Amino acid sequence: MTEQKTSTAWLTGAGLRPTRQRALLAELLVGDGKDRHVTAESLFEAAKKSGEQVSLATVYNTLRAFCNAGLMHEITVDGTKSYFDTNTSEHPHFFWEDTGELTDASRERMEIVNLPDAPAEAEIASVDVVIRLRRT
Amino acid sequence: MTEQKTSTAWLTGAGLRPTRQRALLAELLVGDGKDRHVTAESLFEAAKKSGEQVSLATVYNTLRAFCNAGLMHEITVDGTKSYFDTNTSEHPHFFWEDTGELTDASRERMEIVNLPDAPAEAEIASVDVVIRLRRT
DNA sequence: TTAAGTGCAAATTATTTGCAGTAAG
DNA sequence: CTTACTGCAAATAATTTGCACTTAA
Repeated sequence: MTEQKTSTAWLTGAGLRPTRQRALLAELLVGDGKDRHVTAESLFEAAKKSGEQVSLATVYNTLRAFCNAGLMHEITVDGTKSYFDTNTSEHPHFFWEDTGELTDASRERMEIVNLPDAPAEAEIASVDVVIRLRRT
Repeated sequence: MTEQKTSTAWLTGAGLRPTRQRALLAELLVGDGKDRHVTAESLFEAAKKSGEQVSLATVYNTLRAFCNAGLMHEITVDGTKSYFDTNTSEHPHFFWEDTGELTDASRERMEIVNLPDAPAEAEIASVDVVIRLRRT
């Protein structure tokens, strides 16, 4: 129930109504405090496995709502699907080319030296680093 | 005609048959020696503007063929569409969030320090760096 | 001549949307 | 109560594919 409270607070703290389906998804995403990388489909599967019922459209809409509220970040690596990360700080990712899995590469203290300056009339919104991995 | 020859050599050098439509697309892509970033749609538009006729499906198939032959690189930034780069060396890109335009950020000598090591049983295939720009 | 390439139109895949019904404040 | 949320099913959008036809070698 501590967990229940935490994930509900995660929702309300961002001004989102804690509906039954959002509470479920939030619990699956941040219930244990670990960072998580999901696709709409993978989260939908996890929800189904939990027994509760949510529609796929709602999973999509909810992930989008979480992103808009700043609770998650969308990551583009694959072209065919979107990934969503519960860790909203800027950090590099590993993308496993064979399985399509996305994981954090954040523990190291990576740094980019001589990052190109933003062109005039523009500023850097974010820097995405994706390390593509090939299983050996 | 030097240009014509060059883009044809670009094709044959990779073992691709220089058909009329491929020669046209190759010419649009590498005819002037400059690096280019296109989407299937943008290249299709450019082809139409040139007067010659090519189908959109062929543009898609051709871009895929060029990638498989190692002549171009596919870049994923947007989620909704694929970008193709004639510069196949690893280099960072600017992604203009407002226009969806992709440009090179390669002139600077950027470097990544302390790049996370690849996990065991994996090796790094490539490192993608995308600098997202917001117009000021 | 013959295997590779092309062009439609139909199929796929990921995602969004309209709208009627449901539930949270 | 009343406005946001949910869930379908239909709509979109980018890309791929099946297959008859064409063309480079």
